[in-house]
Amino acid sequence: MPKKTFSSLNEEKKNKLLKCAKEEFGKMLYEDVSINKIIQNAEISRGSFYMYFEDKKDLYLYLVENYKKYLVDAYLEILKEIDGDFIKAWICLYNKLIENIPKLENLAFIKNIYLNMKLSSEKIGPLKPSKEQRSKFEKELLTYINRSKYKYSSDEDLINTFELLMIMTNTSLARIFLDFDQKKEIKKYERMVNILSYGVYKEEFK
Amino acid sequence: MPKKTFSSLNEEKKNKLLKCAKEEFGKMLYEDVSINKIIQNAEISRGSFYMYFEDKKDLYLYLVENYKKYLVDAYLEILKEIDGDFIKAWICLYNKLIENIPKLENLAFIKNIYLNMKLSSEKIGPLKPSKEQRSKFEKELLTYINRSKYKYSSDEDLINTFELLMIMTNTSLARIFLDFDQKKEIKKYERMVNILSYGVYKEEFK
DNA sequence: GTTTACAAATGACAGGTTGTCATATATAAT
DNA sequence: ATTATATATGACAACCTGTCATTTGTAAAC
Repeated sequence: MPKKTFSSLNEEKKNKLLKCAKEEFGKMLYEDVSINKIIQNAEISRGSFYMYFEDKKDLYLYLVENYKKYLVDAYLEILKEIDGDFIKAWICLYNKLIENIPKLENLAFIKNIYLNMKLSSEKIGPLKPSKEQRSKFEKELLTYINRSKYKYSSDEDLINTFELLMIMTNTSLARIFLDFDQKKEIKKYERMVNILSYGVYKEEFK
Repeated sequence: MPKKTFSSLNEEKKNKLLKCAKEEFGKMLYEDVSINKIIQNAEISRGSFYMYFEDKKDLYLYLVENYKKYLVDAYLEILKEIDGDFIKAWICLYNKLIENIPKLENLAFIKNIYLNMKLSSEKIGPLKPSKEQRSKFEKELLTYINRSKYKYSSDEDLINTFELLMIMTNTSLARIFLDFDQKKEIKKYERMVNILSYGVYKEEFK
């Protein structure tokens, strides 16, 4: 989390720093970005940077936070629109995100968010809401989901399935950003969601 | 890939370097590991290191490669034993890996493999076999799978479902290594595999 | 056995990085 | 006008990486 010195900065200076940071994080992967370049471009002193942020990770997570929020909002919006089918909502969000790719002005940065994303997303670059946000988000999610459609409707199952879909979506988006064949990848994604929807096994015993 | 100078090194020197490297990669996350520490402990000169490997990534991927191979072999082994149910095979492998955790002497290193793993696993620290290995592995996989059990049995569907299960498994393992409640996490994993197995929706229209 | 060719090891070096801290400069409060 | 507090600065120590001219080792040819 940025230090309070940063929040009390005037908007202009704040935005300049954030813009320069996004530019750098868009140019190369997280590990290769240097704070030096950022402060140089943003024309602030070394000391000031450490007045504002703990370190590189602190800055990066702050930048990613905004995108996370955007996704969360977009997802819930769609979920409401399509009567609480939380699986369809993922497909819609996925398609919307892909549609928007050419329009993004910060494309390079968004792309690298996905390429930096770890499987253990708690550590760095998570799209998963942070723990505090999470329970709030989950609550909201659970009220919008229309449970009548699903075999299993416990809160736990729904949340877990939701998470699985999130991983599937992020993985597929990461691949698209890695210049995989986009059309193929989209087909694959939809096919996989379909398989998750209706199951893999023929018979229902176990 | 290590350079040929490395391969033609005597076993003792080779192993010392690899051991020291694993130690460092076990102590901290990929991005924080320094080549300096490794060569210092392994008592080789800076120049020699760059004679053996391209850079840090080159060394790391080489180390991970071994674990990948182990996993691939273990999976296929299990798959054969349980008559080609490739889903059950994942559950078995998962349980086997968790069982073995306390026995691992290179636990810290394995743990960090999972924590370093990216969603876009092509770039770094992939458990997915590399492209060349892949087709070979996929061929073998497809011959062992008993297709009669599944609704969908095209090669494509099977491979994609396989990949999805791999991501699920790795994610769950990463969480366990992140000190999530192990018992809870195992239950969750099994539940999710079950949901994938039999589907989410009640009715089969679309 | 000596010379020649090639392969491997070395560490100093240039040029980069980060985080800190004493100092200077604002801004607010008395 | 003076004091107190918050913010900005850049030099600094301590690291890092990748390279390269040079030394050392080894094998082949004479």
